[in-house]
Amino acid sequence: MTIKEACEKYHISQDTLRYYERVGVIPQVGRTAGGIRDYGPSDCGWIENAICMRNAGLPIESIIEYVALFQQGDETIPARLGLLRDELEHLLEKRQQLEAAIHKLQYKVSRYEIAMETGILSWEESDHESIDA
Amino acid sequence: MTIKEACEKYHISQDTLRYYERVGVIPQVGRTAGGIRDYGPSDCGWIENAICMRNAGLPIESIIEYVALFQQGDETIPARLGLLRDELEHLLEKRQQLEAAIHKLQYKVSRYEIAMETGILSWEESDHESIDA
DNA sequence: TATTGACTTTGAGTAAGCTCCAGGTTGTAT
DNA sequence: ATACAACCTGGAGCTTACTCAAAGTCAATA
Repeated sequence: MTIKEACEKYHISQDTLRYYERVGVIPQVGRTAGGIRDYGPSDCGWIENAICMRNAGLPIESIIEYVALFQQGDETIPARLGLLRDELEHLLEKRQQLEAAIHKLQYKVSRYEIAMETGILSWEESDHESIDA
Repeated sequence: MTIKEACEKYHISQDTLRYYERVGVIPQVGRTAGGIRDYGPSDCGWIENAICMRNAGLPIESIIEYVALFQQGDETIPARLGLLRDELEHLLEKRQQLEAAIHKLQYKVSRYEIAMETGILSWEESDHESIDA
């Protein structure tokens, strides 16, 4: 699979794919005799992993660290576990914060919808904007 | 409330508070006669709002836009509703991606834990790293 | 075999979101 | 009245994560 096919498959730019490889977000990709990247199933797996983690906001540095440990073999399994646990913790906290913001937004949207129908913005005590308006 | 007290209350730097005000993430804060910021309950409400939204990863630009609309009065209510709906959409999608990453990480952690006990890493078909090792 | 287009590397440039600094003002404690 | 800390503004600098450009190489086609 060429870089063009890979980047179309994953909706990510060629530059980003090369960048990920360069900095170690994914391991070195296989090449043809001429030196051209040839993405195999394993490479694709790593790309999927990288995209999934990046979409969740995991910093590049953490992914790089994990990949590096992985490539160093089985003696890094405890270190990898530690790293994964830490990142999981971060994501769980992130989820909390995301939920909080979603709740706030849903509440606001619902009240703006009522305001659109009735022409009246009915703020509650808990809503800080009651004070601002 | 001085900027020092405010930044301690919200675990955010003085620079960030001033920056938020300067770019419009929060409205202009009240001042003392001498020109020193004096955060009132309304200012605090806006700060809480900003932090909550930023924690969820909402771009600064969106918050600025909302605050600007808010300050323009009731005729911007439809525009505000539209903006809030859009941002809510983004956050809901974000939540999906976050859930996906959390699931992946939990699965990996659980298998690394087993590996630590048994000394064996038992990969499943669905796990891309089975191919890589 | 010559051209065309996709690929290569290296290094510089960009956008978002802060963060820091210089130089000056305010306010409080002696 | 004089330190001295805490505040102010404006602007430069930093970090993360790409993104682009230049200059050259590879490969398929006429």
